[in-house]
Amino acid sequence: MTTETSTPPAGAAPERGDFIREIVAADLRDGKHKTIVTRFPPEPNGYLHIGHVKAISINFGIARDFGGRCHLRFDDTNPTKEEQEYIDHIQEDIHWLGFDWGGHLYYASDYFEQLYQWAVYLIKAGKAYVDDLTADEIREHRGTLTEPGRHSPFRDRSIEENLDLFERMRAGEFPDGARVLRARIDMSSPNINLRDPVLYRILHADHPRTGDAWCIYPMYDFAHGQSDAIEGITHSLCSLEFEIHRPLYDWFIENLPVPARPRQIEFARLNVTYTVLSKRVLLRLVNDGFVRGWNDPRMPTIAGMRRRGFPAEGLRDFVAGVGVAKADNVIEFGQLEHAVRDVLNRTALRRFAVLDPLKVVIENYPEGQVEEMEVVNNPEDPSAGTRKVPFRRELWIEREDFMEEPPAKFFRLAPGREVRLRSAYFVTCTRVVKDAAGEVVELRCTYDPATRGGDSPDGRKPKATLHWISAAHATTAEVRLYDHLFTRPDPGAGGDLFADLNPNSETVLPGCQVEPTLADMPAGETVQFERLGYFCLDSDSTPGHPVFNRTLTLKDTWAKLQAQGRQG
RNA sequence: UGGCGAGUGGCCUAACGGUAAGGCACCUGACUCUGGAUCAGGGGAUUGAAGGUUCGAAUCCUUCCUCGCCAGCCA
Repeated sequence: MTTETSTPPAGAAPERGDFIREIVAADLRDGKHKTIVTRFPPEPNGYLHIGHVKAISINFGIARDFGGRCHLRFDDTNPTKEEQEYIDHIQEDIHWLGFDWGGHLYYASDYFEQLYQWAVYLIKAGKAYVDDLTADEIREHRGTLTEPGRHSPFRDRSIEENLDLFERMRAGEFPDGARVLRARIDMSSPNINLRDPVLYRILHADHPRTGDAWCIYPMYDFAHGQSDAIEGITHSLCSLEFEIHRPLYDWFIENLPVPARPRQIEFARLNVTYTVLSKRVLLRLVNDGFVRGWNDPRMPTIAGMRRRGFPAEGLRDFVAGVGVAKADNVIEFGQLEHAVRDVLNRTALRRFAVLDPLKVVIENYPEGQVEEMEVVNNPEDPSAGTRKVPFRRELWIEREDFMEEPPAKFFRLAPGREVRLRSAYFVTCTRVVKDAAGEVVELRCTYDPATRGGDSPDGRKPKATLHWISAAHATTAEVRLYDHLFTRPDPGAGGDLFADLNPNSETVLPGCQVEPTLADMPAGETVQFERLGYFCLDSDSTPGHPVFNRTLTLKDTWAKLQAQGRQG
């Protein structure tokens, strides 16, 4: 091989990246591979979550950066847990995230016949045997972490008998659990994975891809490495828990006539505070109705975060920002929020919406008059232009933007105080109207006609600017506020994970007042409700009943001050 | 107690024997028609511990400590 052919393609990533990229770069530089091939291998037994976003970004990202390719391969070796629905949604989620496998879509089940032949190959070599022990007996024979295992009484069957039995397993002669095929390696290995691991089990179950063609299925350990070899995967990048399995994968590769030798490199999986990333748990949250589905906006799934309004770019930025290493880690949720806000601040259109409306009547504003105020769509992006927002005598403002007896650092509206209504006028509160219960129901204000547009000729600068909406022009909407699904940063650490579920993870506000155009907002777009946060239209919306999800709040200095005040 | 892996400010990550860097978070200040954004500045690490090698160690060696993973016919 010449130096030229071993040189990474133009645009290849710098060699000083994370430790995996350094290995890949070195392999390319040394000519070990001309091009690299990675793979993302999900089991279709649930939806993809933020942890998978990291795995996807690593596998697809490295392939892209080094001019190689990344396969999507479903590891569908357990038909009792896998479903077509998951296969479909996983593909949709990866595409939405912004990655593509370019036609390289595979299934471990594509290789079932080859895998079977390789199992026969091992039997013929005296390296695999059919075991009649029950699952419990196999467990007993396996030994413990500190004691070696014992040989199964069936370990020394003849090759002929093993061949016959394995064939009859495939033919469906035996019920589930009656027999398994095991590798014949070392029952006293300190690595338990090498103590004659099960290769095949009998499962009379319909497979989403192969239907009833098979009633024996390979274990993941027997399928994964060989599938990589078949596809010519050069770098098999996976999480740390498979590190201990690597000697077994290597054993298969060495003892089977496979066409290639993939190299497995492990990295630490992602953990996020206040979040659980266990498909088992997520499945239970869905099945037991703790959430409304895999795409519930509170779920850490790609589908959930998408519905919540997190942009794909924010998710990609987030995992890029946390890096790739081998040390266990727990990323603060705030880091995810930062990545999402960073994207949204640049891209989200600004809109007015009032979550908890308080009526304001501007007494000196002409009854029946309407003015179209010009409002900037995104101060971070002039090309987003402006829009017209109608202004009238009766408005809604946010209830929490008014205090009858304001504390020292409260800058917003109060009796006798002047504030700016964004892009409109300065108004001063002249009177507070209360109901019989003493509840504030309306504010009477005056406005200064000279401040049209939001600036005063005399240079007055109110300390606060409020968002507002014309009562006559507003559309009523439901807004759903979200908080962490779990109340503690380390859910389950107290012993009972489900006791840590946050009963207030969702708050529904039925009577919000929003700009009318928001009801026709395109799906998948997230906007900023000025001063409140980022929001997107939810799929639960119906004509005449728009529903918004709060994606995230804006950073809120005032809320922080209030929280500190409460504590001390 | 067996094997494998990992320990760097509150949370991540970098440093490839040459004197601890960056992001998030936090705290100031400036600016601001979003208490947002932006800008400027700041505090905070005897690199798990103890020895050793070296002119020099987060990096190399030794011992110890702590944490994670492995005893599915799950992946």
